[in-house]
Amino acid sequence: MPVKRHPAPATAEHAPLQLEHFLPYRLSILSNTISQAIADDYQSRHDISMTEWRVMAVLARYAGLSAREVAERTAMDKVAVSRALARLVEAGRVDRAVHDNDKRRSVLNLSDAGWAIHDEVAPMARAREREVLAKLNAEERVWLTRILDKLLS
Amino acid sequence: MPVKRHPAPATAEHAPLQLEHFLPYRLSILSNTISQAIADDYQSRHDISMTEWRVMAVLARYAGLSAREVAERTAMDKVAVSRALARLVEAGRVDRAVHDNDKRRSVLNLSDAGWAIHDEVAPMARAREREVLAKLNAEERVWLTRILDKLLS
DNA sequence: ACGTTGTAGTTTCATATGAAACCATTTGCA
DNA sequence: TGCAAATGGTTTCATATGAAACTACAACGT
Repeated sequence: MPVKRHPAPATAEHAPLQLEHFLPYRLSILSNTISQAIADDYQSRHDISMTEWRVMAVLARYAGLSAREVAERTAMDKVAVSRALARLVEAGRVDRAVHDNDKRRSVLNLSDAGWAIHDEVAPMARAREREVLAKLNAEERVWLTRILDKLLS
Repeated sequence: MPVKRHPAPATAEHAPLQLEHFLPYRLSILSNTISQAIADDYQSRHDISMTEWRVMAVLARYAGLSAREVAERTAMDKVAVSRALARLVEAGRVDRAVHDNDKRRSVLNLSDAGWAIHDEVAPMARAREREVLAKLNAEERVWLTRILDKLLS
């Protein structure tokens, strides 16, 4: 057996995860890096948390959702959504009405001020996405889309 | 202009992000889903947080790291690492010594108890990874690896 | 040797988070 | 109709988190 080298590898009998090749680990690093870059963009201009931005992005895409539907679309829990909405409504970025046929439900929409922020942030988010995708060639981008479709299904 | 349909799409002049095709959003959902599945596995058997598991996994792979090096490897901040280590040392899962030539540094290693947990959890984590990869064929798996290599570089 | 600057790690403090309890309303059904 | 169960949403409470301040030690120049 050779003499142990400096950054000592853990003993072989334990079979540690090779994190640098472990899919969940790599996905986590990649995802956090990208999301944080986008968050830095909008946090430097507006006082918006990541959860608030996600809610706004969903409401931009789907007008009139209820809070529960926002939670589904964002994959956030309903408490987080409730709090994000409280802040957004308070700040005048989201309008909240009560559903006609069900007084429990809210009917949520971006206000004009909310849209103004959205229209400034969305292009920055798209620019970040382009930056990431620029590291790939056309063929790789097609495969990535296909692979994500399958993994998310 | 046609009459508006039920789940009203937001007005076109605002160009909302199409989240279902937006890379950062899709990566975030995928990564969180996988990490949470693994966390459910070890949390059901041991009282370990996600940050604690990440520290353990890194120490399994690289014995004798300092806290700062753990922070680098896990992409966690040093406060989170410091606290995770405090709990792990307290619970007897990690041994902490002082570096010979630099008394500021810790020299961190999994204890026997830590290794026992590692050796139980690591195979479960690998099984989850296999579950995910099972959705892909061999060609797609090769592309995924190549694409992640490029995106993470 | 001595003071300045840098680094490892912890503590403090203010904020964010999630589970569970809660309130109001609606639904299902006797 | 009336009442139990379910649902949308908020509040409470205990815990997690990160930025900044802090302590201890090391490195460097004088």
